[in-house]
Amino acid sequence: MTISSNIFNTESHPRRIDYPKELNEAQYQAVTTVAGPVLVIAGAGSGKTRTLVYRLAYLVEQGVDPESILLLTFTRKSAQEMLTRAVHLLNQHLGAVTGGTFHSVCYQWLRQYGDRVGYPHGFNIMDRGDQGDLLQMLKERFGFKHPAGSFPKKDTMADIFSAVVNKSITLEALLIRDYPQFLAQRDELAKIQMAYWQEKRSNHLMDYDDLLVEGRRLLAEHEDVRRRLSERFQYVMVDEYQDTNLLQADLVRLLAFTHHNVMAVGDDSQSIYSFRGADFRNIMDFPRLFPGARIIKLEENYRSTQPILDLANAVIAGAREKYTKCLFSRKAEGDRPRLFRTASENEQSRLVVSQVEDLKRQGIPLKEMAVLVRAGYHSFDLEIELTRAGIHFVKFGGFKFVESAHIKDILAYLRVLANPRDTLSWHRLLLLVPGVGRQSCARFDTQMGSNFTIEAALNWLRSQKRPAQLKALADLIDSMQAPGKTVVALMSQTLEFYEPLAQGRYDDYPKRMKDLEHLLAIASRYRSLRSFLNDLTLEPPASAADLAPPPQDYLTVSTIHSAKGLEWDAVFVLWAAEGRFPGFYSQEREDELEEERRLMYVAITRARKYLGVAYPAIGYSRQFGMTYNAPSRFVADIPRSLLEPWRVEVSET
DNA sequence: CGGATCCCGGTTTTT
DNA sequence: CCGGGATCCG
Repeated sequence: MTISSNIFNTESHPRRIDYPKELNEAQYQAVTTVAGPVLVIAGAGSGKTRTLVYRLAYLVEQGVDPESILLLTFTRKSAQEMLTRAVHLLNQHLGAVTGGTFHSVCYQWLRQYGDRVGYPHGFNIMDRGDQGDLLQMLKERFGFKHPAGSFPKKDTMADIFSAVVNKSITLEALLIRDYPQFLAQRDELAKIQMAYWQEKRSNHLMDYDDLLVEGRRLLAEHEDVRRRLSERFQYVMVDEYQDTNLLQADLVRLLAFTHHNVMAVGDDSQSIYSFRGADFRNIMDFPRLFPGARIIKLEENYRSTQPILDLANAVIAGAREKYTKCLFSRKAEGDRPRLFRTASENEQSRLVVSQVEDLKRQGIPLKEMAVLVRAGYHSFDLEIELTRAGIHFVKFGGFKFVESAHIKDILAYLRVLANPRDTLSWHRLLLLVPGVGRQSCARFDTQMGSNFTIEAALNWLRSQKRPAQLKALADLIDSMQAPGKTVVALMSQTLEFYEPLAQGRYDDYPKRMKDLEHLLAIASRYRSLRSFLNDLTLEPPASAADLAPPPQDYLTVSTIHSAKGLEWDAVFVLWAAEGRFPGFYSQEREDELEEERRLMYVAITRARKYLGVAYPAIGYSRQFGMTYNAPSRFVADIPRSLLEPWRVEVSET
């Protein structure tokens, strides 16, 4: 995506930046080394973003055309933020820098050159739920039947096929390593995998992984495209390199083949996306991929107090792999991090509430505090207590708004319009009509065959006698395809049709309709239907705050994954108990346990001044009933001088 | 077609 | 114990 920096109107003068004065030595080197490959190993809080921002500014000052800069980041938002900061730094409009995730950048190229890789009519992007639906459909089509538990479920299948792509290994190798229990089904799985590929192509659909695979194919197999893009993007910067996989590294290598001007920035001890095929060792491979790479380390931490860093260093020192750096800070003074042991989960929640209220009284705004959890559901109880206490909060990560049924329903109407071959969305629409089930869907499929047009679909709908509502659906779609309708117009039309259906379907339908109105507001920002749909899949709203205007001051509640790259004055880490963090599931495998440890490290290093780690001594699990929880091994053996055990009285409510 | 019932399993993180 | 999935029956 092109990100815009068009916020300057001024006659004000571009500022002269005193680079040596505003940066430390290592940062200065990283900013001013613009030719050839550079690897920056940037510890947590070491000014990594600052370095990228100054480098952007420096390049422009040196006369580099902003259009020739490509900034690959973990989210589109962080690319946008960096650009905005560079603009303020320069006090000068910056022009069109291309920035965003690997997925969104590949999407952009594939939209332009789709015909080269066999998608001449464009494509819709499938989300995780769509992948599951399609796989389920194929499994049924093949008629594979197995006793429960002996064949992967649709979500597991999606995981397996995605892992094969992102880890660049064969199905067989993956099954042996991660799913030995399904090894006996490898032939059936391979069949489904093959059918899945074919089905996506004939339906003009791509999943997330296809964006990377086809993007790489585009560069690898089409010399003219590779050359054109490489010559356009003379300066490539990759943020969070420790969380890229082989596929992404290869994309960078291909893209930079004419100039090798690549800067990769990352931290091996913060690699937390191995489930997506990332391997922290990849960062060490960068010099092999780009011979002659200059390596620069940023080790001074500007974020946290020394006591917080001491704890972070102690946690990561327990890792089996020895990482490359040791952080230090000049902020020697500060409170010792505390380890809170509470009786129950609810007491943990009330503890957080009272601590947050205390800090607020000390003058720290809610916006400077965060509660971090390993998994989205770990904060459910806390969310109830926060609401009860009247503390505004916004939750990031975990459950995805766009994946809830009512959103997917509404989008299905728009999706068939954008891509009539999208069978999955057709099925969804049909199943929404009362009286339509699997049988009708099957008849629809047979009738349509490979001749997929809106006209053909309308004819089928109108030829059906039974549910009269099928005709109404046909009329809706027919009128939607009239030329010149805006995205909002299409969506409000859909909403009107959908409302009665939702009413009969969902008990909480008023709430759901409210969500859809927020979605309507988002739709109003788009001119093209396809980019609306694909943006929503590619960069789904991270929280309710991205939909409705957030309260002016709010506490952040977030998964650790979604907190990557962010920082707050005060941070609380919840559920630091064996079985939860690390979870039971990761306790048998060394590599997974190591990743959990890095995750704890990431959580701790988000804090500037105050850090509280909490765990409930008694937990309740569906599986085991009441359990006694030991503190997480990552914090259990830390000396009291680094992590202070702390008891507080928490009043009953 | 869709509601009722039974059985099994049980890890999360995101583009 | 809850939810997803498969199966059965009206």
